[in-house]
Amino acid sequence: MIISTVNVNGLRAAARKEEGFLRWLAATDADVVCLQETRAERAQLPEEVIAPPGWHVTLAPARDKGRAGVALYSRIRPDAVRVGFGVEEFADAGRYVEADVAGVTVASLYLPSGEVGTPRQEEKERFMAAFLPYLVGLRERAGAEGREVVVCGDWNIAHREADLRNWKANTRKSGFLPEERAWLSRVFDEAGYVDVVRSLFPDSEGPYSWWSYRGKAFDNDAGWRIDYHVASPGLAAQAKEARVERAAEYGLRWSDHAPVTVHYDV
Amino acid sequence: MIISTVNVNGLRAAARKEEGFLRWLAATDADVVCLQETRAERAQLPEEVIAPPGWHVTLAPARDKGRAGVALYSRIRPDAVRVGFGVEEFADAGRYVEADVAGVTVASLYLPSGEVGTPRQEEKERFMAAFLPYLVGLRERAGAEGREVVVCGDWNIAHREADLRNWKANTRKSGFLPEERAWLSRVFDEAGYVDVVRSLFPDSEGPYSWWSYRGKAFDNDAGWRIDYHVASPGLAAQAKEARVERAAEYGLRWSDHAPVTVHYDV
DNA sequence: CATCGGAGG
DNA sequence: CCTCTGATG
Repeated sequence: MIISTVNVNGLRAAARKEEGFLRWLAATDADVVCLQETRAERAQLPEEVIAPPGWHVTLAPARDKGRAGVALYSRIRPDAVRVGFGVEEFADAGRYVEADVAGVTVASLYLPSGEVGTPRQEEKERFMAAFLPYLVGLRERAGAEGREVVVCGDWNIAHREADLRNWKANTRKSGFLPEERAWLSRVFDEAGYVDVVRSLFPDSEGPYSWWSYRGKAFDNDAGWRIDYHVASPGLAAQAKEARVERAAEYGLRWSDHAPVTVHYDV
Repeated sequence: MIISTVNVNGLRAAARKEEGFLRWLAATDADVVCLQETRAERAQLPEEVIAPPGWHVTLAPARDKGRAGVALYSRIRPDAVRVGFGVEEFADAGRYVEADVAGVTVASLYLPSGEVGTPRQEEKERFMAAFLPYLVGLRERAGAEGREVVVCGDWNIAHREADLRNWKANTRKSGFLPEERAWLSRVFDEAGYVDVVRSLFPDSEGPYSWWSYRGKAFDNDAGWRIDYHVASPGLAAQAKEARVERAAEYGLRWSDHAPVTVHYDV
């Protein structure tokens, strides 16, 4: 099973572009694609996007127009789809959807992005506090049933110094705060998940998956690795290959994030 | 003296376009150009726009960012420039500027656009009520000094049935309300001004100078004549030629209005 | 169906 | 520096 995740920064804009999302979708070898920041309701999207031939599409837009929104594209029909993770505040926030596909639970997560000293950082903290227990329970249920799990998406946290280009300048910035990094450590150490891409690239800088549109961040590869495959150990052990589909090598840039694609031997 | 007037619908956007305002300005034979809806402050505009070689530029932006704004471009240095027409409410509204150029007072007017049943229609009415006395005084002063006057711009009123394509459907719409048309009649009959383009095209439909961006209004020539040269009779008598520079014949469309250009033998 | 501002990122 | 709203036209 090949799974890809990408924050599209507006699905309408991404699909409008000549060498954009639709071209990428037509060319990808992925079986399941997790999207974040779709920023659109079903009615705002063209037919090619909501019903591309060969794909089963699940949209989980946000309550607020033009905000957040996640989606799942699967070549195999999911056995079940669940929106949200049982916490009222984030039930309709367009931040979490999961599907059971061929015995694997695949989730698309868009964790709030935060800004230090603003209510958006508090929202991010509330999300993290609420989501960790859910992840623990998800793993326990999956383990009990012999099912594998992977939570793909934009976690909006770089875990370690190797996960962003200029870590020193960002130690007080949302996305690389000590408490955020510690929280992500708990996802791995306490909840028992594996950072799949890091496990395949243990000694690399990056590979980054997001570059600010500001300045020459992309040209200078001044990026962040904030898009993850966070998998149960059994699934992570089956990951044989991972790549970040950086624009230069995969056609034009149609988002500020690049797809993160992993081949699992399941 | 050749005078042209055009509502640019955002001077930044108009100047950004390849075949846009700057190309048009470089090609025009006009001596004076009146702009409306510049929607920008000086600091937001590039050098080529605020200081094109050979032009003296007067900007009269609005208090509110991104709203209204008028400007005058003149090849001859104006002897004097006056912003506003002495009424407090509209002093900084970016709706009126006049300049004395080679003995002629040329004004750029952007009359509020209004919408029936909203405060914006009331603002339009207040503007009309305040502006008519000013026009009367302007004519009187000019007449006493043997000076000619022309108030160019977007008056946001079609005067007669021949001045818009679908007049029947618009009798209750702002821009063709009986009271607005009557007010414009008073500008001509009481204040003693002449509708220059109509005087040169007495029996034509149009020529229209604005087409909505909505639908196929432009392709179907479903336009309105709301951009006028409103001149003192002495100057109007010298008008020898008028044209609306409709996009198709003058390069690509860079605004929803087209320049209205008149050759005066002065 | 454009332009612009401002929020969000 | 992008993508979205919503006001304005």
